[in-house]
Amino acid sequence: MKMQSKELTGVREIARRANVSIGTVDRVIHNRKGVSVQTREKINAIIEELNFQPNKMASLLASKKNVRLAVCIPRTSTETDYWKYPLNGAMQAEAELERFGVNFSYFFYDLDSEKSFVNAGKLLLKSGPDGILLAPSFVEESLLLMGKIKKKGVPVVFINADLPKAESLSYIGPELYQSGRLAAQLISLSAPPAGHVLVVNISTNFEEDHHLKRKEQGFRQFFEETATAHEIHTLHIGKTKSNSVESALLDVLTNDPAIKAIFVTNSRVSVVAKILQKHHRQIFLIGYDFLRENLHYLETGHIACLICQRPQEQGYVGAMALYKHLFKLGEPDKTVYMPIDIITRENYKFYKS
Amino acid sequence: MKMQSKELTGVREIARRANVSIGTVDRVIHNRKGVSVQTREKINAIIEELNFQPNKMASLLASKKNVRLAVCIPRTSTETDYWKYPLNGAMQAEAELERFGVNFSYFFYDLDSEKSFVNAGKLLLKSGPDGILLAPSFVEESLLLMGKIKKKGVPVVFINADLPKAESLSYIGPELYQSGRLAAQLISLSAPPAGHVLVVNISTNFEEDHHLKRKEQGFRQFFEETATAHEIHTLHIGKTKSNSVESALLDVLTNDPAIKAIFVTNSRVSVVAKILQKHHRQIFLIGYDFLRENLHYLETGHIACLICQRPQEQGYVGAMALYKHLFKLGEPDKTVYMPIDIITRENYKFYKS
DNA sequence: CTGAAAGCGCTTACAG
DNA sequence: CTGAAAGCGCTTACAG
Repeated sequence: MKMQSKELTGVREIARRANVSIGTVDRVIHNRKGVSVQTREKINAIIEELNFQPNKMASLLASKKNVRLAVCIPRTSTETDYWKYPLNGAMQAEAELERFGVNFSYFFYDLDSEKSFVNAGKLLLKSGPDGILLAPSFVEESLLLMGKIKKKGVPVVFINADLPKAESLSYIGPELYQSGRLAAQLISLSAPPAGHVLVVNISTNFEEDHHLKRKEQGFRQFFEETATAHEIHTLHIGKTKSNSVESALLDVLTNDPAIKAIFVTNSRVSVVAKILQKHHRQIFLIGYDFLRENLHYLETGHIACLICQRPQEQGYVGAMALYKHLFKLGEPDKTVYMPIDIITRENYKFYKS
Repeated sequence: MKMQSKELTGVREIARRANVSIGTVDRVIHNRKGVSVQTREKINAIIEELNFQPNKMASLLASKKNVRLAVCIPRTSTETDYWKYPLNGAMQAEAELERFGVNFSYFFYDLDSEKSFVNAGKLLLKSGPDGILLAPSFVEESLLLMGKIKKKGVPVVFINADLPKAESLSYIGPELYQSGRLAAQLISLSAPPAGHVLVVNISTNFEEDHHLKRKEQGFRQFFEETATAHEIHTLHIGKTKSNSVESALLDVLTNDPAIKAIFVTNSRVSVVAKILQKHHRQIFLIGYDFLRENLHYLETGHIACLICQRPQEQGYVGAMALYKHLFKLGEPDKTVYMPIDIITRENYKFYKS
């Protein structure tokens, strides 16, 4: 490690060249007012010429800026531990950013309660954050919240689901249609050519329904384009309890024994796997998400593969995008689609969600 | 953004409590000598008690430390653009770390020339780096180089291939055996049950041969364990020219028309795809790496899927590991295996290698 | 073995 | 509109 050569650089050098004090240079750099147009232009010219980049570390140190990020996502529930991954990602960012004066607060809500979402939003607003990482699980409530946030001018990054109507800094998450197409391709590669295919949507939540249908669209579109002979059924199950699913599923499978592949459009695929296992059905099963339950059936072979869109990375990248924006280190893309990963028994051990 | 509350903290507070100067505190923090055991212990106790974490930004600023990282990897060749990805990853790290006083130098060598590797190593050593990111493509030459590096006590991170005999800070790259298993699983899921399988190793390089064989081991082991009936042939091609490959491949395919799937054990899979396309063969083809040529045949359907181990991330993570080590921000794991990604026509557009 | 002072490259009041 | 000074939390010579 060697020391830097010692020439005049930075604000000091700019000040010298412009014949002003470093205070004035600072004002120009940060576009603060109270500088004559003349000097401002002169200084800006020098900044251009020197291709000056302020030393972020020094400015952070001097300003003692403390940035507060609010993370608002669903609570990890007993039903699914999906949300622990985005949380982990955010906490990983927290650990890295602590030393740069970034503090995180967390606001959790229940996925089955709009009220809890509204409440979390209230607390979040009251905490007065400088940036917000939000999973907008309820559309109406989220739009209301975004209206209030907008007045304060606080930047928001969405993860997991987008809200195109709202003005966000960025959306970081899946592109649903394409992941449905991928599921279809995997089935088309692996399932017997003449077999029928069953799409299973398991959801009690209106918003989620909407997402599942988007995946199903991609799924069906793939088969239409490739003109393979698969007949596709859809089964909607509005209850998530295991035995409700069981009877509905068995009905369909009994009615059409030609069904050779099942696509479960969300992370509930382990429920279906359990039923197939119980009834010794050999069916190519594919679903979503790197969850403990799902991995179990991946291991036993009842789930052939899982599609996963890096929930942890969503949390991490989302938090980092806010940090970079607030510290003027760079602007994120408006939309960042996560890679669509395929997880099987032979690669899940190396996967880092 | 709000200002931090103003209490005495940091070295100043420790000095006050220990009744010493901050200079002495600094000596203890960095384990420099010239401090009596007494005061050292006293200060350490206070550091413990306060759970003191030095402000990295301040220390970076004050020390004006400039860290120089050397990146030594193969040149991107006309034959394959694989190495542009690790390079991109390193350059991404470079962009992020510039502001923290980290400088990168690059040393490229030719994959078909041990001499160029040795030469790159010499230049690297002469440049006197503080950390080294190395792709140790030639084992003997790499061991020699590591011997010299060791004397200087400079930390090295390997990417792409490990060199277990050498002492490195970390290895970041693929686990070959498991990726072979995954290839086998994908074939076993998709190819006709009774079909034969062909493994194609295309390589002119002794070291690479070794790696390809490791993949083949995993590949064969999978089939042995799952006891499927596939008969497996292996074709070694010691030349990489397209027409050498063509005649050898066609021979095998003509001799055994039952071959329904081909596993190319490296990124040369596009060469095979081209031949299959030319001769209108419908064979399930799988290979390695997110390269332009390969993506072309993925798009046309002649390659079913590609296995990819995030070369860009290897470069990025490797460089960041060195940075974190040198700035005492954390130690990397000794071995970091990359996820084994599956790329198909339906997900490659969202892939970020 | 230890301390006092200067300085890293910025920002922040405060004074004019 | 502008400048001079103090300070962010460390590190680095230098003096003793």
